[in-house]
Amino acid sequence: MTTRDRRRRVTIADVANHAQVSTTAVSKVIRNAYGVSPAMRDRVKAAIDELGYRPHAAARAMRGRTFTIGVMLPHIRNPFFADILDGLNAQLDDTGYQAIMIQGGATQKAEAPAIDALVDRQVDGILMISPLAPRARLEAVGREIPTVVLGRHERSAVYDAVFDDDEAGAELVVNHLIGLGHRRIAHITHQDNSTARPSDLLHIIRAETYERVMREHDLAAEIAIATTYYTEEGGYDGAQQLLARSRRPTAIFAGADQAAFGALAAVHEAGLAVPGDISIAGYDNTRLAALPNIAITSIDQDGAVMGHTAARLLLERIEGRTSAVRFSVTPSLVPRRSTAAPPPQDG
Amino acid sequence: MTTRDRRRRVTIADVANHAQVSTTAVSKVIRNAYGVSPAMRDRVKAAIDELGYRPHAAARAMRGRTFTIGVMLPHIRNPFFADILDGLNAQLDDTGYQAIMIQGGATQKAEAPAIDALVDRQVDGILMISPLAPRARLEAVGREIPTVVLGRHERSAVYDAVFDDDEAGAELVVNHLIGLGHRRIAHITHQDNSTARPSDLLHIIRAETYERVMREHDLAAEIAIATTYYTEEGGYDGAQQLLARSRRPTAIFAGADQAAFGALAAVHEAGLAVPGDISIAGYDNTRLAALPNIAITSIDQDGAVMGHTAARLLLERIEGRTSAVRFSVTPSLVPRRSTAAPPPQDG
DNA sequence: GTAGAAGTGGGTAACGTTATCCATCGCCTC
DNA sequence: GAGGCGATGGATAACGTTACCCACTTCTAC
Repeated sequence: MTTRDRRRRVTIADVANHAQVSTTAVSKVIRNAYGVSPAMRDRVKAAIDELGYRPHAAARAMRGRTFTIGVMLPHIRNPFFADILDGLNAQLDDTGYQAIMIQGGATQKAEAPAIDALVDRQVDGILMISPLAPRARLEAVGREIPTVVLGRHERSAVYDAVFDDDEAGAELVVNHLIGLGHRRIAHITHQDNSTARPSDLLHIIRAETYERVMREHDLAAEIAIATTYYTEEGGYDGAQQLLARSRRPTAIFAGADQAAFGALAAVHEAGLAVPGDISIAGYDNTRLAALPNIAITSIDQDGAVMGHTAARLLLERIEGRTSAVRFSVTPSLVPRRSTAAPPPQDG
Repeated sequence: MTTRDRRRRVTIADVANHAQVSTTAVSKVIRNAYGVSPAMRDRVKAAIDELGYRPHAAARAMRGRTFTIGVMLPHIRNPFFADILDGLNAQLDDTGYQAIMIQGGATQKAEAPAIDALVDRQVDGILMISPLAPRARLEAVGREIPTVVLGRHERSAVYDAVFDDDEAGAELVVNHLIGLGHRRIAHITHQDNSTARPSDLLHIIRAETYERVMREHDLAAEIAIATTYYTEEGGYDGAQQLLARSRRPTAIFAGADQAAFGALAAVHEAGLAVPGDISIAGYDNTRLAALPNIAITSIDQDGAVMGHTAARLLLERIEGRTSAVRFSVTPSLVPRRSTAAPPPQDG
């Protein structure tokens, strides 16, 4: 049996022909719509199976739903996003919805077309993970398509927010380090070119909380921030900057595990021991942070719960909910071997 | 200015009206099609800018292209895929094509609907990263849509293949360990339920090469394979199995860095030192393998080159190439601190 | 027994775009 | 000056699906 190149797809009309009913009837069966008898349903379903029919998503997009959830994430390299995705996909399983992902990148300029791409592809719902776009843009998207924003704290009437209580998390870290006896605690934060309101962005919240807690403990003079990126390279560069200071810190709080990994590398390279000379703490409690060789103290925010909640909220919105919801997870400290009391002479 | 809910998208007809031309003319300008004067082009472009028009991808899909490349990847947690994606996206930049990703998961059963989802969304090209699907299925997809398969070795007339020379890579690792003096070298491989021809799957090739090289060095009696998964958990479990053997291995070759990370954890937990008691090697040379705390000997296969080549091949196919291409990258060994001579009594 | 309701099936017009024609206008050539 | 040709712009029919209606039948209630 030679297959002819690019044979035509099986369409709803083929199914209708084969089952000797109207295309309308077939469409109704597919959508579980009202107005089909059980007999009709069985008949059409049989025809669908026989012909191996699958709805053409692009055609559906013209009139109805695409059964697609679009996920915009900055970059797939961050393993924390994998946790979120797992939660999302688990919740979407068996709903008929499929999640597609698109990378937004590190700049607003790169992110904008990625968001457009999802909108243009007519997804039924959008999950934006730590977007850089200004709030007005998110609201514009949210007005057009059900939207959930993950990782930003702002209130909006048109989209839902899922986030971690970053203030509580950062507080946990800094208090943990101070409790161990550290005074010269430095912070590595993330540089963005976002035009969002700073207080809505998680890295700003973490950094500001760090500063606030330091001040509250009369450590304002010890505040030291390296502004690089929440990436391995960023953590590496940031730690190098901090280590080069005349008053070397005894502890580094990296705003994300990824950055903490890089910081770890830089500290080692400088010939210093962790936690003997310098303590290091991260954020996100990614699985790698738990590896015995790394064993970085971190903040756990349940990514799976965040992802699964985001999916649930999206489905609710698709079903018609219009009120806005904010969902926040409470972080917890996971102490590991990377943090300990500072060396005696520095205490 | 109160915005009305869900206002209508700007369509090609709106642009045509605004520019006082036909929709056909607008379409031609968008597609850079033949038959438009420079004056017409400018006029239409001005209207497009003024109205902020963007083509509706779903509508385009009904007739022409979607300017979308679909990427199926097993799971985003594997950082090696991030390298591939970086290469792909860099190549796609400024071509007007957007890459969307979808997770295929760890089983054929989960992967099938993911592949369907891309086909149904009418993407212009598909990149499948280490798919589990049987070859016939890949060919069926390839006949319908330009396809590149990354990570499998099979020859096909309808799709292109991009892969690493896994045989050479595995040989490098095993020879490296033997050269250090190891004899009891174990391997951690990946379990799949794929119905693909085994010799086409990279983990099978790595495992078989391991066995072959062992036999070639008269070490057939020392062959020990743990079949778990190319994940952190898999590496952890696999290493535990191997450590529990009466004849404990002095070296473990994990088929992927992810698994090597888990193996590292298991070895540490067992109170053994790396490389003092046991050497560990991985595969993929992910960035994390280079972290000083991990420093795992690994095999470098240039993911960025693979991704960028995959993109190039897809674009060529979309432009009409029908001949099949195979592209293979040559791997290289990156020795790090995790491998050394075996302890004296075990040599 | 009849009016109305409920249940069931189908016809049809969109949705936004593009491919395929077709028509017109200059201009060139002999 | 007629014939032809390239350049340009537009009309129109799809693409596969669904929402909205309408028509018909069979119940139910009085």
